[in-house]
Amino acid sequence: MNYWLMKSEPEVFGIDHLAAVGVEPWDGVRNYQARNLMRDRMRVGDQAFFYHSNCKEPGIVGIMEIVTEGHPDPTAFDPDEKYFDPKSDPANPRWYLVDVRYLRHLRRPIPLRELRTHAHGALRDLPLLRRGNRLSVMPVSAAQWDFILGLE
DNA sequence: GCCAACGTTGGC
DNA sequence: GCCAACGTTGGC
Repeated sequence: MNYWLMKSEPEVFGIDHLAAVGVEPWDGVRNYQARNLMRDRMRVGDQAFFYHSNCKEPGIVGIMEIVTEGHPDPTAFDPDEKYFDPKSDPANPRWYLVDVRYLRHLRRPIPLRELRTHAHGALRDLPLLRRGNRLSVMPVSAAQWDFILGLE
């Protein structure tokens, strides 16, 4: 099993939204590196941290499970969608997504500020903490995963 | 293929 | 709201 971290803005779609609906397509990712991870690397049964970004208290707030392989992101084909991309051809889709299922909230949110205190230790190689990082979907090693859950 | 201009991300 | 960092676009 692989582990991941996926960012979302709580004002747009937060952990409470996911908890309310249960399963949700993780749409709107428009970055090639993130797309490649969802399309090529994610497997059913993988787990991911839900990360709240661009908000008052950025940090990890919950855990979800990947419930589909990567498949084309339909919001790229719909001109009425905010995430519409005229360059994504349904016959040759440019953007992919996976469906995720809510598993649980963390007992307490783990703020980015706190994760940073381990940026030179156990979380040295976590992409989230690298300078200028903007990836919205990133891999988390089993050791990093366990360490972060140990902070909970 | 280079690279300047531009748009976006996201912490603060 | 600011702005650093980064990705994308498009002229050449």
